[in-house]
Amino acid sequence: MAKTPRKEPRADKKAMAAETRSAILRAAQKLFSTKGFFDTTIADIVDKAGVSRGTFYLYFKDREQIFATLLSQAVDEMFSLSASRPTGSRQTRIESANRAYLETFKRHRAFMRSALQVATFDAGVAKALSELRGKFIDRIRTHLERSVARGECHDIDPAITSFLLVIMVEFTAYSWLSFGWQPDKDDFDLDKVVKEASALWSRAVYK
Amino acid sequence: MAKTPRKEPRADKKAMAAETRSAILRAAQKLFSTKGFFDTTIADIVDKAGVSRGTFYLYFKDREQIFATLLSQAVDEMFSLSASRPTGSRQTRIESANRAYLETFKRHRAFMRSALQVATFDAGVAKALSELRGKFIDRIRTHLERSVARGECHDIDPAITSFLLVIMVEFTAYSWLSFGWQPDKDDFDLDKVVKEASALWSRAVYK
Amino acid sequence: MAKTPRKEPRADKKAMAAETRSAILRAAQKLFSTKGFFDTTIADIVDKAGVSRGTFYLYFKDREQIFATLLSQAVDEMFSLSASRPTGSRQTRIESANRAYLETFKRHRAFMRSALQVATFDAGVAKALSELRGKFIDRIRTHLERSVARGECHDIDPAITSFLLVIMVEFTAYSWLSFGWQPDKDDFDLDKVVKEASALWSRAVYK
Amino acid sequence: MAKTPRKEPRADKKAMAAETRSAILRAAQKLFSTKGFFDTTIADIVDKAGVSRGTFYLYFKDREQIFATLLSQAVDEMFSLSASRPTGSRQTRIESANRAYLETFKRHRAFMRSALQVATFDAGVAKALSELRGKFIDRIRTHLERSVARGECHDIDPAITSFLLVIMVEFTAYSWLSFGWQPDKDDFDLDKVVKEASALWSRAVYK
DNA sequence: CATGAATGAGGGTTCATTCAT
DNA sequence: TATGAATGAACCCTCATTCAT
Repeated sequence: MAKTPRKEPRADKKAMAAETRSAILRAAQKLFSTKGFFDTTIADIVDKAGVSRGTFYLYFKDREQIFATLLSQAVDEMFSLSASRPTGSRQTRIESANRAYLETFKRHRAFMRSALQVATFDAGVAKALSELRGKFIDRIRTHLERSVARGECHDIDPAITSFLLVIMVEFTAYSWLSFGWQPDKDDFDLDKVVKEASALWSRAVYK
Repeated sequence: MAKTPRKEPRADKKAMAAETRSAILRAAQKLFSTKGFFDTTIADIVDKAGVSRGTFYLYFKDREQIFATLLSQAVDEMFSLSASRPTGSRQTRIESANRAYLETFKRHRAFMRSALQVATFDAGVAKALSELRGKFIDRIRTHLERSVARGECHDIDPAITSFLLVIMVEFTAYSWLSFGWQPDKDDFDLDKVVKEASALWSRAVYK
Repeated sequence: MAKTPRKEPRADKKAMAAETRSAILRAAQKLFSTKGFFDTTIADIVDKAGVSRGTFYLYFKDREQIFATLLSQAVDEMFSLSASRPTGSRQTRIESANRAYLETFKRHRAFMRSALQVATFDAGVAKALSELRGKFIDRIRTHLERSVARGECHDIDPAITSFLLVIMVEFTAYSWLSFGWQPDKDDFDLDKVVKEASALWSRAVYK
Repeated sequence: MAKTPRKEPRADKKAMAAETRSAILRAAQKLFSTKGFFDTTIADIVDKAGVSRGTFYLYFKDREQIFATLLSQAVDEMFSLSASRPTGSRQTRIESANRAYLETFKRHRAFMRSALQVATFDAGVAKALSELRGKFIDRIRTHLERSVARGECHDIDPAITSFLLVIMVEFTAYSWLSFGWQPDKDDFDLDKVVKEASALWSRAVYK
């Protein structure tokens, strides 16, 4: 019943399949980033990928699942990129971690916009984002616990403080970079925000 | 012939209409709070309100609009309640403002969950939340500018710092109270979070 | 969004609704009878009923449910019609019961064809048919038990015998009237079949 | 480069092909018996058979055709097994024929369930079952015609009576063994049913 | 002979919205 | 004002079948 020509066939079926899958992923990623999750239909995705409706379901169960796949890629990159062990003074290290985070986020900001949309109603995606956040929080928390033990800090609760600081930077990123939800756009540039947030962080925690 | 029963007729038609409208609003508010925005249909709302489908459209254009109406009520309460002018030391004032905010948010947390959902794709609702946030930011900013002028602060950018601090408290509220997106639930109780956030805030800003 | 004219509106909405529902039922009944269950789509039904796709779902959950509704009507009629208490000799009474059954079945034979189709895979419909059969079986069984007690019968097991006799007549009806699954069509006419089956029945049971 | 593994190669290609075909048949037979016809997809069959989708179409045109193939095997066995010429008294011979039929049916009951499903809408399968039934009917009919000629019988129409008796036993088998469509399960065991049906049959026909 | 990626027709279902009464 | 039956666009998803390798 197939009347229209199909994709250029290849010798290697596996490679062909991988390419199709990745074409669908690329199409979905672009659409989620430009139109958001809700306005992206499966029809949109397969049109853009140049494959048929049925092909989508060969690789993904539904829209949520392809989204989760894309998200886990983004999340992996976000964590690994910001994991570079910086050197220098404490202040420099804090700054460079925050800068790495915000820069990485900025590259993904359109997609992260969708991610927050989906996280508000899909438990799986919420969990993925929670876990990413959790990794950052844990890293900070461990660090704070050590500093506290060394007597370098004010009297803080490392669990709550690490949560507060991570939330501050993360949702600054969402609000400012993904949604434009801040007043006075012009006051904000990445360098200034990184500096201000890092200084705040440093004074809040260390003696 | 017994007609299908309608609402109890009143002397004052206006009052009756107002009551119908308010029944719809109450039903919607409950549903948005329990099921979230996406899973609440207009059919659900009119069923719960005990009015007919058509009646909904007499008072509201669509689901977004009734949501916006409810949101503006919540937003008004959130701003006015946290506006109580506290007395006492600076630290006490910061704490009592943060406590007022988080307590008010907590009362609305189920509805605010929906509010964040909607804000991720509806410009009108996003704007309403932005404006609420803007009021808080402005209040802090003005305050910081005065304190800076008085030389009481570290070297901060009041625009960015006020944004960072408001975001920190606001999204702590969403993440923790509305979505349960934090690790180690047991470490968190309202008093501890208020204290920790306020101390952080104070040290970050004031000399 | 409704652009095309809708059904002629009526003063009495209830009556209008009942009429729509019944139009859908009539359309479905005709289609199931002519095309069978599998080849009848919901699109077919609403087209034939002259209503829109959505209207179907206002009255019925799915194809199985509308089928079950139609079946229960047919089943009711089949049982009540064959329930007429006949008078006359035993042989006459047996014949008239069998004739009533086969004549009623014949009127419904096209629909019963679908009923057997559906019963082979839908538990609900299978149960409905089973219950109808059960009523016939019970009636015969009770009768046989009394006759056995009076010593009028051969040595029979009323439970199994009543089952065998009912199955014989019922599936003669399906095979012959609904499906045409018998050889030598010309040997069969209703009168002959009724006489033969009744005589067989009588000799098999009574001394 | 390691190719994807294929079926164990054989000296004799024909044998290999026959084995593939038979693997598909076996898989299909199991699936039809467990899940019924409608819930068995071609994907299920090839998965279970361990062959690729395309291979199915090398051997069978569609699901109906593979089903018909399996059915003709079952039908052959059912007729030949019940064809054993029994000796002994008339009553013994009737009983042993009925017992052979019901026992054979019982072994195939899961598959016969599917057979009835398919027969309700597929003319080919309906015909195959009709022909099997026709053979039984013809056998009985011929026998009855001879008995009538010999004056051993009541005044019966051999064509109709043979049909009635075959239908009775056949659909007792479907209803009871394949579908469980009888009340009072506990009253039924194969021995009792065989005895009761045979006695009924005997009294109904012979003087 | 065997493969399996790709196809797309074909069906299903929901729900915001209208409009005659 | 209030009603609620009717609408139909907009989605979703499955699965038999093909065909280049």
